[in-house]
Amino acid sequence: MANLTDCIEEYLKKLLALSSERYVEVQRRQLAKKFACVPSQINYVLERRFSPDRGYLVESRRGGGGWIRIFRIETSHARPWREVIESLNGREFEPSRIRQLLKRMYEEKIISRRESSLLETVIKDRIYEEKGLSKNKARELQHELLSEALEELLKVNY
Amino acid sequence: MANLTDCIEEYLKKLLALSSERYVEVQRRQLAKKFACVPSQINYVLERRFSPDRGYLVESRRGGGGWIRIFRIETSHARPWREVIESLNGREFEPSRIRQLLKRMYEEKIISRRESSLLETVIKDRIYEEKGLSKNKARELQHELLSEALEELLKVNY
DNA sequence: TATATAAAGGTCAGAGATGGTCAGATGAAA
DNA sequence: TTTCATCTGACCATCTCTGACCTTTATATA
Repeated sequence: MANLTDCIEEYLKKLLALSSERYVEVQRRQLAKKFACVPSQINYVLERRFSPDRGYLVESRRGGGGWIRIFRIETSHARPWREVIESLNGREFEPSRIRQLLKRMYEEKIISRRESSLLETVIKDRIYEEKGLSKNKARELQHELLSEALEELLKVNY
Repeated sequence: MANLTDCIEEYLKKLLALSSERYVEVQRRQLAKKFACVPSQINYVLERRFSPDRGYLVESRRGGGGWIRIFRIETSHARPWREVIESLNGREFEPSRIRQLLKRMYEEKIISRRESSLLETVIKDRIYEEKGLSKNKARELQHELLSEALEELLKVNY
């Protein structure tokens, strides 16, 4: 195998495939020791090869008995929707337009009515105005919060 | 089980689950002896894993025949979650604390896992920092968005 | 009754054990 | 040569565990 990163990736994916759980659990130190590298190399592999984009979710805990868990997550049909919303630029990101999108997501059964109403809350101009934010700042925040929220939804299929 | 704290937590929760009372009673010394650790380790576990945030209440008595009682706090329907969150004042509104509350709401089946994860998005400091908001402003917005979102949930049926 | 002693539990600082981050070195490929 | 991916190491953040010292309560004894 060409390089460490590939080796570690392959190893972890094998573990994941063989595991009866929906995740694998490793210790950073141990894994680094196994591959004779510095611990931070593990973080590099996780970042590059087990990112959400690639369909993985990583959790960890520090301290004595710490661990790293890698989940394989289902990529649902929500992905294209998120991409649409993410790609909207400033002018296009208008609450009324977003509400329309959310409505369609609900109709397509991508999200529930309750989820839709939670997401609509995030794009309510009034809230940001009350806190004295400029229109631009508000738009940016709304955009970011919404993208992030949809991103989270993609992860929660397990 | 990786570490002592987890073991002791698991043990106590098992006791609690099996108990016919609404609390369990233990002795610090005995428990420490059972797990072959110093007594103060027990206090650590209680502090970290049986805090009010996590839905537990701990009482104790010193002296001969002393004891420690751990209660699971029932959710009071007299004080809805929305009100609890709304009533948090500045200092108390900390993302870590809110996350704990959301976790409990999920455990109590008030919200789904997906809804919980949507709501968690709203309290991610990083997003607000990236947009250049002050900590205070961010807190205010988080608080308002969360309250508003929970309010919306009340209005909507599945 | 007043006091001493024993038998609990509480607090806190610090050591130990993990994992995280980031800048920069190194290496591979275009 | 330039650029991008890989890899390292120093430094940081967080969680766990211990031990010394303190407070409270029950009980025995003067």
